[in-house]
Order: sequence, then C-alpha cells, then structure tokens
Amino acid sequence: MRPAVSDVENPLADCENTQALDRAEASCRARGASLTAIRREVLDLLYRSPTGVKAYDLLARIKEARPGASPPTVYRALDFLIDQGLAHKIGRMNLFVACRHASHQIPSLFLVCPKCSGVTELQEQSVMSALSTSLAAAGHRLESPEVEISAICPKCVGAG
Amino acid sequence: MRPAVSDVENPLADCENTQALDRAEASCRARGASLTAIRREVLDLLYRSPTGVKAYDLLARIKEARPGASPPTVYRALDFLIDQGLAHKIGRMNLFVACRHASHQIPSLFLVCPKCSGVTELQEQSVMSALSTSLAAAGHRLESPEVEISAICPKCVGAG
DNA sequence: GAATGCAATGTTATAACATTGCATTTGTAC
DNA sequence: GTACAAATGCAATGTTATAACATTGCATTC
Ligand SMILES: [Zn+2]
Ligand SMILES: [Zn+2]
Ligand SMILES: [Zn+2]
Ligand SMILES: [Zn+2]
Repeated sequence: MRPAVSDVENPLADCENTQALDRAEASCRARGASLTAIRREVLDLLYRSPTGVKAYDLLARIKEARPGASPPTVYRALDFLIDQGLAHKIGRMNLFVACRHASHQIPSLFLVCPKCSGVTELQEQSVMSALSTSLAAAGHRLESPEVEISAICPKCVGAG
Repeated sequence: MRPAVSDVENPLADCENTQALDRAEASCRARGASLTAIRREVLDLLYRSPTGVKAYDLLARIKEARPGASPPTVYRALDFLIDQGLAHKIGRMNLFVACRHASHQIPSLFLVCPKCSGVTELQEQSVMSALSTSLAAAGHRLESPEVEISAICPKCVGAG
C-alpha cells in the first residue's frame, strides 16, 4: 500500500523546495513561460511526494488553499509542468512525479515498484545506447524521454 | 489517429487465429486454467487488433454477440488473459494487446508510437542484460516482464 | 482611457477507464 | 444428486481525464 499523502510530506524540506522552485521559475522564464502561483503550488506538492502522487490527491491538497479548485486546475498545471520538463507522468500508475534532473540529454528510465508503487527516475547511458541501437535496427526511433519499467525497489527487495 | 476498429479487423486471418486460439486453450489447460468462450472471444478480438485495443472498444464488439456484456465481462477476461501471459496491458495508453510470444524468458519491450499509438512487442537480449545490470547496481530487481517505451514506429518515421 | 488581444483561470458537465458487491449459473468431484 | 468452486450477469459506484464555455487581469494599440 502507498503511504498516505501526509506521511510523505516533509516540512523540513521547505528550504530546499523554495530553492528548487526558484530555479524552476527561472528556467521557465528563460523559455518565455511563467511559473504562476497555481503551477508553483502544484510543483511544490510534487517535490514533497518523492515517489509520485495522484492527480486527485493533488486536487484535494490544492483545495485546502483554493477551495474553488477543480480537476482542470490541477491537470492544466500538470500539463504545463510536463511541457516544461519539470514533471513526468507515470502512465501505468496514473502517477505524477517531479523531475529531479537539470536536463534530459539522456532519456530517463522510470522504475516503478509493483509492490509499493514508488517511482525512481534514473539516467543510464549504457542502457539507453543499447536501446537506441536495437530500436534503430527495428526501424523505430526513440523520441520521448520516457521509459517505464516495473522493478522491485531496494526497500521492497529487502522486505522480501 | 488510430484506425477505426473495423479497419483493423482482418477476416482472412480467421484460420491462423483459430490455430493460435487452440494453442492458447491448450496452454491454459496445461496450467489448470480454462479458456472459456468469453475469454476466447476476447482473445480472438485482441488477435485481430495487432496494434492494441481499448477495453470499451472490446466491450462494444463483445456486445454484438452478447448484448448483456458489461465492463466486468471484458475486464475479467482481460485480467485472466494477462495472468496467463496471453495478453498485455499498455498502461500509458490504456491499451490491451495479445502476446505473440510463446514465453517470456526474456522480458519484453513494448514500443508505443506516440504518433499513431501502435504497439510493438519486442524481445531484445542485449537491451535487457544492460538493463538488468544497471538496475541491479541501483539495488532494484527487474520483475515484471513489461517495459514500456515511447518510440516512433517505422511507418510514422517514414511519414515524417 | 476605451478597445483589443491574449494567457491564465474559473465553472460546469461529461467522457473514458476500471472496480466492487452480490446474485445466479455452470462445471466438476464425490 | 449434492456440494463446492469457478465463472458469469448485473447494477452501482469509483477513478481518471477532458470538453466546452465564461471570466479575469494585464499589456498593447488606437
Ligand atoms: Zn526528468
Ligand atoms: Zn517498493
Ligand atoms: Zn508477450
Ligand atoms: Zn506510429
């Protein structure tokens, strides 16, 4: 079972988050986009949920501060953050995660743990080059920087 | 855009499908499970949709023969087929595909084309060994035989 | 300073996807 | 044929995501 949202939260991370949010705001501005208040709040919630969070859980959290918030409020913010490379969607889990990487020169591997649903984003040159080679041989072209993989996470491997 | 269901259908494939269905039935029996009429019909529809099909499209097709069919009818059949290794779900697309492989000694790569939504199932020893190595180094263990990858398919690469 | 353009947001409704719970039927073992 | 488990029928509900349209706020133009 996934931990409840409140367990995931980490108030001590506020300072780091503020810095990360400021960096994100700057990078949006550099691209001519703006990290508005709503988008910043959603990104903040993503930062506080290291293993991913569901859209409607986000909505519930956003509603605490903005009672008028509705599904489009959070889906629009998520779409924006994904466009900007600040977040990712894990399709098989309907889960959204903040991106911890400065760029996606190398496409990322997303390891989704089937036991605890935790998500880890990994960049591995060796895997990606093997992948590019094989896909090219099959006539495909790797485009989106998103590869989802089911893999038991270290915590759950230990828990056997 | 995905082709309409009717375009995907191929009546000439009936004979091959019957053989494949019979093989599937035998393999279920060998495992002590039974490929009932409903399950067989769903698997048949999957065989006729090489690039995957949505659950509610399946439902609509099944209803032609069984007007009483409801969502659980098809989801239960799909769950069974997935358990038996006869089908896979592509999480990011909510798409179901028949498996064309006799076994999953090697985990499969599912290439999902972001342009046409087509799905190709591939088994590549070189990629999987690079992947296992990297994941093991990170403390993860590859378990589920399912890796989803966004990759432009040959047809769409050509269409540029 | 009114009119226009535009990005973001608000609001309502609905589409699309999936599961639960319980009653009934079917197949199989004894 | 009785008993039991597996499968199915069926209604309701839960979950995830988008469509469609209105409004706000701010910058530019006239
Ligand atoms: Zn990332
Ligand atoms: Zn885990
Ligand atoms: Zn397969
Ligand atoms: Zn394609």
